[in-house]
Amino acid sequence: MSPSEKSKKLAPLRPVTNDTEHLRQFDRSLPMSLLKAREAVMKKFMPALKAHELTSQQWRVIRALEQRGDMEVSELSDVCYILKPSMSRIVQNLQARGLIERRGNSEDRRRSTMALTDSGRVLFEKIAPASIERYQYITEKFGYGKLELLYELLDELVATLSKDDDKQDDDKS
Amino acid sequence: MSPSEKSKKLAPLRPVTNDTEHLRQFDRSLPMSLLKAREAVMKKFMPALKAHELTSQQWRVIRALEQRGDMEVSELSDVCYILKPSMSRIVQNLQARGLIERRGNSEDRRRSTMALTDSGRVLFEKIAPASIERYQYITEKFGYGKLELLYELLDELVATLSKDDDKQDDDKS
DNA sequence: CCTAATTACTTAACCTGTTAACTATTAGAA
DNA sequence: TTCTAATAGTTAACAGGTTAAGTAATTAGG
Repeated sequence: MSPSEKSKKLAPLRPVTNDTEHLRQFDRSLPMSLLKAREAVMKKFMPALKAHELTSQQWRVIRALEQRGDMEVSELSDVCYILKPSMSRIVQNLQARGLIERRGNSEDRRRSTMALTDSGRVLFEKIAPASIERYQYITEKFGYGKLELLYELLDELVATLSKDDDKQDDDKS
Repeated sequence: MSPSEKSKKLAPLRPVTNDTEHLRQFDRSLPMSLLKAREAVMKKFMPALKAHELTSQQWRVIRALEQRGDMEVSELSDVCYILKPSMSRIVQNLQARGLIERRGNSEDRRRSTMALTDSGRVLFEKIAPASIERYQYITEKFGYGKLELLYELLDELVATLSKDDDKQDDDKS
């Protein structure tokens, strides 16, 4: 599935000249490592989702509506960490499948609130146990302490880097 | 840019019934945390790449060819951790832009080796300094020790989870 | 030698990420 | 009040992730 699965002999690093010596650190790529980890984790959840023709993002939306209750599209977008254009497509898809429904807001006709349908709730109940089980499995195999540490480091990394996004934004304005 | 940027008040968790009490842990999603971290990191590299109309994946390919030398598509796919169908599109794009070139293999005509062109090498030299600088910046801001720890945890997580992929595969066969 | 399986790679179809532009509606200022 | 700016959401266009199917060349078995 993933490219590294049938990983064979990789090309050796070329002998580096003085010129490119400082580039060796390139070999470790943080985005790539994060991506690999994400894929490895998602692979554990995928079977349960694929069995019901759901993507992980669609599942995230259903889960969010189940747990937090009805939400507007923008709110869903924030909560699920999915950009609005993507969310727009996702809710259309889920709505077409009868898993969620849209309720217009008479106060502000730009807004519309999404809600799980009964059928969506049934699907949630069908998938949730396997999802919980998979999560517990990962926690056990990897270790609770390490998992917490990982979460902390990731949060901290995001905090560190987005803090100076703000700084940049301030500079710009 | 990212949905959480203009993060306002999020919907509070609904009061949980006895039934769904065990679902609270859902609120922390490992894939989502990994994605957020990845996006935060990539945002740091994007400006330099976007200035030259490169995506991070395209840059990864160029970097790989510069550092490891000419490679076949499958090898590139492994090294860059990009699936072959994606790689197929990427090399076509880079080739069309004259940044890499394709050399047929006379021994085995299914294979073709990709190589950086002079123009590709020039582009690499133009972008690399900013990329290195960004990486060093992240290392400093986040802390070298924590960064190493993060890499270790990610590698370990992948190892833990893919180890039992194999087990599953064995069971299946 | 000839057919069947494998291998390297491409194409296709679908979904999401990302940026920009666009519509409709509401809020604000002159 | 009317004209402008902001807001909620959608659409469009392009790139990559993912799975499946397809093509061409090579290897292996009979």
